[in-house]
Amino acid sequence: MVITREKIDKRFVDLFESTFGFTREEFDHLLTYFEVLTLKKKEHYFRAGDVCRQQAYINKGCTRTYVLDNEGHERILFFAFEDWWIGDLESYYTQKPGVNFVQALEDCELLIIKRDLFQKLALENPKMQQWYTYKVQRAANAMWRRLSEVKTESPEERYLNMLNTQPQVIDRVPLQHIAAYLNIEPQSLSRLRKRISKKI
Amino acid sequence: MVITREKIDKRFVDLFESTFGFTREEFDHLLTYFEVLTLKKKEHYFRAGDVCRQQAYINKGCTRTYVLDNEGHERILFFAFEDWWIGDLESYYTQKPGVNFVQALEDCELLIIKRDLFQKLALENPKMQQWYTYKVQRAANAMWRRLSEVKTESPEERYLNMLNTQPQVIDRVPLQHIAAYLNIEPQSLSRLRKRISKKI
DNA sequence: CGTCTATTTGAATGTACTCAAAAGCGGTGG
DNA sequence: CCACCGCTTTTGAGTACATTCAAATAGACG
Repeated sequence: MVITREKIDKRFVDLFESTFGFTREEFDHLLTYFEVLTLKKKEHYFRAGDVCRQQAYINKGCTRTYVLDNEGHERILFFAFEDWWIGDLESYYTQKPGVNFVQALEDCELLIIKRDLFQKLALENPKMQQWYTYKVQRAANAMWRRLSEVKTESPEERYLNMLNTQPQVIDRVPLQHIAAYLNIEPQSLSRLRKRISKKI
Repeated sequence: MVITREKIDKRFVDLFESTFGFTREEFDHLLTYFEVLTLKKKEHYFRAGDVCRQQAYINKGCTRTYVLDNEGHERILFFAFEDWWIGDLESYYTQKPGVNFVQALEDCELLIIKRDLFQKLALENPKMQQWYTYKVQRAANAMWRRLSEVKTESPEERYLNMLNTQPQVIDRVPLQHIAAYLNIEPQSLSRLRKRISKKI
């Protein structure tokens, strides 16, 4: 499937053209290296044990990234929506098996670029390398903030913050997964919601 | 104070020379741009609200990086020892005020390089830029793993893992700070230790 | 040696968990 | 279009475990 400028999220175009100064020609050329990957709801994009060999941009849909604890419970690290990049960052860098799972929560359309292709392009165009550093830096910042949140806020506080800052999570993600994200049982989240609705 | 090759942690030299292919001359030249900063025990290297304008390598000593929760409790994100880099990564990148505190737990000797100086060097020598990407990538990986740990392991499991993988934490860090790292009260960690010692 | 802080121990409390079951909802096939 | 099935969410009751408050002991530092 051919990817055209019109079919993709405007933010994707802007990131390359406005933020990293790709010319229109450079960007259109870059686009030819991307492929479209569609996922059905509940399908996995990545599983622990896989080696991550590509970068993936969510053009449409949403996913959850989770790990398993010792009892086999799924613990969700984050949800990703349109204009996010997903995958296993460490596995991509080291080319060793990853530890995360990434699963579609809705039907998804991803734009992917293979690692070896990307590395070739990065040699030709230093803007690609800058863009990668930027992406890693952003991921590091996001993980850092997430860790701070988990350590400083109660599940209730984190839920209320989510209501304000990421309402799409509440709209698009089922309760059980939000509970796994907050590290509480679904029953507890149900009671928490009831408590909150009474206050309003 | 002049920094000589002999005075610094061997791992520092190896990272630049073996991993990033600096020649002896390149490395010795780079060294002239670093400064030594010493911290007394309990002194802060960085405070929330500061802008991070330099990178710092721990040549000797250890630190804790923490944030404050809504009640003003100090929540420790991680401890850092010899051969770690400390600071506020996001603030360094964005040059906006940071949210972390970094405090010396022992008398420390840090090797620091100013941000503007580093950026000038990175333009001259692409290996510097590679090294920065590597450092950010490592930080992202570390944060990701830390987040996974916090989400999948109980305080007791995390304590036992620490015994195996980072015994220096138990040796060098007082109980109250380990408790703040595990997100439990000092009393609970004291009881936890008692429980564990009975099992052995 | 004395003071201040860190750690340990005890008892009571509260909150989220577990187990269990009912109600609600969505999707599928007749 | 409706009925059924499976999965999700809600509700209830009892339990376990970390927390809180309080006090004693131990340890560090001048």
